[in-house]
Order: sequence, then C-alpha cells, then structure tokens
Amino acid sequence: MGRSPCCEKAHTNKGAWTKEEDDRLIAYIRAHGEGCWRSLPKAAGLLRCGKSCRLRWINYLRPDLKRGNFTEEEDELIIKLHGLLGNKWSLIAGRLPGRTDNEIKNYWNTHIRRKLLNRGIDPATHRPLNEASQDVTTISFSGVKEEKDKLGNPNGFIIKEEEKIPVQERCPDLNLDLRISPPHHQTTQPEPLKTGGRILCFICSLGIKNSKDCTCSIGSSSSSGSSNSSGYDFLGLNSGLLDYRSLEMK
DNA sequence: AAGTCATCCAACCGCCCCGGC
DNA sequence: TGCCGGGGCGGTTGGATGACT
Repeated sequence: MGRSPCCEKAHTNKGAWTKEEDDRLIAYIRAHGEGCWRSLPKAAGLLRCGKSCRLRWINYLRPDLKRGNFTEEEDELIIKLHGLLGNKWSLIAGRLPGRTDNEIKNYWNTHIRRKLLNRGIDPATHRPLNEASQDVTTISFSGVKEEKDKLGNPNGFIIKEEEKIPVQERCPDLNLDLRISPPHHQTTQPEPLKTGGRILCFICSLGIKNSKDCTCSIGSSSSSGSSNSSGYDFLGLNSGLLDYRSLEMK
C-alpha cells in the first residue's frame, strides 16, 4: 500500500521557515553535523519534516552558499552543462561552487530558457529552433498499437482501458506522436578519441565506469585509470577546463 | 490608488536509488 | 536475495513581489 510517509505530517509545520527555526537548525548542525535527517527535527526541537530540514539547509542555510546574481560565465557554463547532462541539476550544481540544484533549476526556468529562446535556440535540445523539425524520427503510437493488437502486447506494455481509446476520437487536433531526435552534441562533437587503438563510447568518455549503457566495453572492463586521459573534449573535459570526474554527486 | 497580471523562488511532493539487514 | 528505510533528485506548486493598466 505504498510507502509510509517520511514523517508525521499531522504534527509538522509547513511553509516558510521562521528565523527561530533557521537558528535552531543551524545550531544543531553546527553542533552535530549533518546526519540522520529523519531524526534531526526531533533532536533539534523542530516541528518539521526531516526532508524539509535537509532542503532548507542545503538550499538556503549552508555557509558555503554563494548568494546573489549569476554571472555571465555561470550562465554559459550552465547552458553548456545542460546541453551535456540535461536536467541533471544536481550534477550541474556540482560544477558551480556555492550554487544549489534548486537555485540553478529555478534560474534555468526563469532566465536561461528565455535567453536561449531569444537566441533562437531550443532550450530542450540546444538546437536552433528552425532545425527543430529536422533529423527527427517519428514513432507512430497508432502503429505500435496496431502491432501490439496483432502480437498480443509483445513489449509488455500495460495498457489502461482509457488508453485503448483512439486519440483521434477524443481530441482530433492533438498529435500525440512522440519524436526522438539525436542529442545535439552528436552533430558538433569532435571525433571520439581512442585509447590504445580502441574507440570510447560517449558514456566512457564522460568517465562513467561500469555503466550499463556502455557500448564499447572499456568502461566496464576497468581501464586502469586511463579514462581520464581520453574521450571527447566536450567543454574542455580533457584540456583541464573542467574536471569531469568531479561531476559525481555532491 | 486599486486591481490585474507576470515573474521569481522557496518549499513541497512523489518517485527512485542504494545500502543495510 | 528480497525487503525496507533513508536520502537524494527532478518536477511542481503557491505565496510574495514587482510591473503594468
């Protein structure tokens, strides 16, 4: 029957934090450090959910946070990292000292999206808006449905009754065909570098080891630390502009 | 001055992943 | 090996504030 709630919501405060709550949280973490967030509220004398405490600390109270406007350099770095990583805000935040994932996410949605649109760039794909319809593979779900009907749902999809209603009957003007386009960087990134005569896949070029998405088998075969000297030089990963190994979680 | 709309951002929600048992 | 709980993440919401009419 689902998960148990992370806290007893009936006896917790919600909404904006008061100065007193902030002070309590700061004092507790200074004294005891970050630890078990679930038990922290009670120990600190806060009527808050542990998750709420964690969020407040990480996004607002942490002493190493950099407040204030984003610089032009930060803007450009966020754009580049988003092009590489997508909506992996925590990874992006890991490259911007003093910035939080929430802050970057908000900043992206309020400023950078508009900035890119003004430049004529699709913020989702990082491609020119007028190219949006090019290099797109269309997957017709009506076709899939027909195939599933023929083959008895071979992909194991769970089909709700209402989904069996043809879309055109319910909303004739709505085209729900999904489209998949190749990642933007595929068209611009240089030739993949080789290590020991072998070509690295994109996953390995990012320094991600043992990934199930690895297609070259190097990443999963413990390449004895050689991965940091090979791969794409996207964002200057190899030239030292960025240390992509520190893209790991905060 | 008052009402309405747009924007910003802190906070919440629900899901997923991972480690411990 | 499977289950459970805690932590973390991305998406979304809603209140506060400013801009505009």
